[in-house]
Amino acid sequence: MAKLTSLKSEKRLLDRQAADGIREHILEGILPAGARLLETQLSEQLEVSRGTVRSALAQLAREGLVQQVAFTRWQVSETSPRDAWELYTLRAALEGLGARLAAANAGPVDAKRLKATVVELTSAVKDQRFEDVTDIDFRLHQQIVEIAHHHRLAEQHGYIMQQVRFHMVHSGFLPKDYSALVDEHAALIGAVIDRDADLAERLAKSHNESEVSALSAHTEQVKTAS
Amino acid sequence: MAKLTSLKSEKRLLDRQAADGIREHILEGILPAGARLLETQLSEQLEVSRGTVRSALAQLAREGLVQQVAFTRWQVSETSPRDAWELYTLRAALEGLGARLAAANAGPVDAKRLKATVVELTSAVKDQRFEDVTDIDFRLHQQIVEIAHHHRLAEQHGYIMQQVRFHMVHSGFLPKDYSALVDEHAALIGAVIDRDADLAERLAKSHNESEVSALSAHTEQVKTAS
DNA sequence: ACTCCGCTGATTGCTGACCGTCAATCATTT
DNA sequence: AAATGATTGACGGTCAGCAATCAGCGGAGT
Repeated sequence: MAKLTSLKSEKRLLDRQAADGIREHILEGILPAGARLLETQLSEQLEVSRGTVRSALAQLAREGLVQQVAFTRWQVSETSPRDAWELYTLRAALEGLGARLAAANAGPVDAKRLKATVVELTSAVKDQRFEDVTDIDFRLHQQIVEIAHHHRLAEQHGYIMQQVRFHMVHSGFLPKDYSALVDEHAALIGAVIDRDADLAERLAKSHNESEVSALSAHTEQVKTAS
Repeated sequence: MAKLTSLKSEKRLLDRQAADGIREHILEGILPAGARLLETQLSEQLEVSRGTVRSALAQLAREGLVQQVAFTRWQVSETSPRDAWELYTLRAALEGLGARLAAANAGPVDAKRLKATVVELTSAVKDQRFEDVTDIDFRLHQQIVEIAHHHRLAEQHGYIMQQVRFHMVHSGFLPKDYSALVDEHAALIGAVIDRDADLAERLAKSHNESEVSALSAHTEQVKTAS
């Protein structure tokens, strides 16, 4: 008998679907930071009721993409350098734990998957497909966290990464030194595969630190340019 | 003229108030793990509409205290040893970061506050007021995180601590070695006040590890006893 | 006895209309 | 010009009701 995929997984609740739609727009940058969101307008566009939109917005607020000003308005979150600092410090802590755990229980299948993704990353950098690079980068970190088998960690990490993506889109930040980026990832994955938990944790943290310093340099540059 | 306190600070949105009420019951242990929650019943008891109850339950679900089974039921979350492990590992990572940051920017005012709380803790242990001990313990860790001045960290830490409390209530877990508990906290606070970030981070993590080992010993004991 | 099937009741998911409340803006008054 | 009052636009919450879904039960067939 052929393996059947669960039909149930396809069926998402309507408010989740609405949240997906809005989230998509925010992460694509179509809805800029600080943009006002009107419940009635969204309910018309998405063809759902106002209550459903409210539920979706509440979900997005919890994810940090949207802010609620009571009795007045919903708006897309603003991003400040302070937010970037929060995101990267928190991300470092979470990925440090994730890398440690992943190294502790990485099997041969996991190792193969990780290696394949590193190859993808390397070739994308080589071919200068820079949009793909960030996607693969995100996927690689997500894979590490998955291997940690830690449900709450995965959830929190997902939310943080969403906000990181959001911040990257709105600040126009792109990594500069791609060869260093590949090297860092390769080293991290190597530590995970070698099941060296201490090293994996250290590398995950230092990787984030190098990103945050590059980012702060970038915002500094933008500031002086204006 | 007498000083008037702001009325506004009292005014919480109705769905938040409803969530507070339900959360209280869950954390007090009045609603046991796995207990079913009926929307209509809650709306009658809380004297709010069903929509408001739904909003409150959705919040609690995001906090991890309640689970939603689509089209079927709401129920208080079940807790497993796996959950405990997740909570304590994640808590260790978050508090490690918190302690590091707190040590980096602890001022004399912060130091005074922390010392006062440690004194409270010490005397509560001495007087064997064990319910107070856990409360003060939670407050102490919360204070450290506050000093870190990291909004997202504080939020996540709050949610995790809520779940820790929930798990403690439902597993009947109490710390065993109170003198060691006081010593560990005193050492941690000392490191923060001395602004020794590395030491503070290490102590915060090891403190959590000692708790999780005590906890697993406890659940093991319960298992063999049954 | 066992399995499968469909029915039924119960509960959640979602909608639309409705009203009160609040914040912001504008007009009025002094 | 500043304080006061009125208007407006949007959110917060309620209600009645229908649709979608699921758990459980009992009957038909094997």
